[in-house]
Amino acid sequence: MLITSWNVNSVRARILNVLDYLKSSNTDILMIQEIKTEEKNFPFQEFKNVGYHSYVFGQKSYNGVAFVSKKVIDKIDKAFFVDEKKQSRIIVGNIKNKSETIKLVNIYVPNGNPIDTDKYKYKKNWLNSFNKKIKKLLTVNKNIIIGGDFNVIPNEIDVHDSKKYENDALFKLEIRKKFFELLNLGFQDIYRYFNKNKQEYTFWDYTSGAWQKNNGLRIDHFLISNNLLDKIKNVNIDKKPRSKIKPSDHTPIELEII
DNA sequence: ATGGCCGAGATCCTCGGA
Repeated sequence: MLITSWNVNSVRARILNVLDYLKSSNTDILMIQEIKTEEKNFPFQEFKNVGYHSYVFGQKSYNGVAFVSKKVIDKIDKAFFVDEKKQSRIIVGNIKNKSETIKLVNIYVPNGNPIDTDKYKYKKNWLNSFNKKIKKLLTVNKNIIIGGDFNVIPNEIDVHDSKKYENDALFKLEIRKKFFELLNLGFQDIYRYFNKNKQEYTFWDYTSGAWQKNNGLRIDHFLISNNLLDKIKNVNIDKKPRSKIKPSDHTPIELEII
């Protein structure tokens, strides 16, 4: 089974690229972020036409997350915890893999810039609430996959120029600590688990020729609960979608489960 | 040495993203 996470930066502006990706990857479950639309304007039909169900937690203009899936996803939860700003940033559901049930968590963590503002506090609070809730979930469910746009650069290796990002909300030590805290609950950053020294990115800014210069960031992640580790066959960052016409600024990360 | 983009939604600009 193939599961993909991708921040598409507007599902309506990106519909052709997303359909292209579904066709070429044949992924089973696509977790998307920043759909930038309300549920009523989501392209359900376009996905249905190619064999995918959609489960949508939308918002007008900003944010929004969804599952686009060949398989049925049960127990959809759009209120995993209380978001102080009532933004649509997390959707959770259950999938079956053989006889096992896996809790799938699709997140779009707040950006948090600039750091001297309320936006930064919101990011910290959001991560605190999220970690607390995951800790609780782990006591009743050992099979958890968290995927999405974390807006966290875990380490120096995950950014083209770490010096530039010292005071950025994506790389502030205080924020990275929240990410490590989450890992310490019993997860692996599965890309890094399989690739100890590899330097790959999932995001390249639209400005400054960042893509051409490979000035990227690794901020889209899959976290796998330790109980599921031996089921993960592979993880891959697919750079092709970032090279296409009218791309998202992020590219998909793919997870292969046996 | 600096800054260069893009999408949504409402106007001909602002906000938000990272």
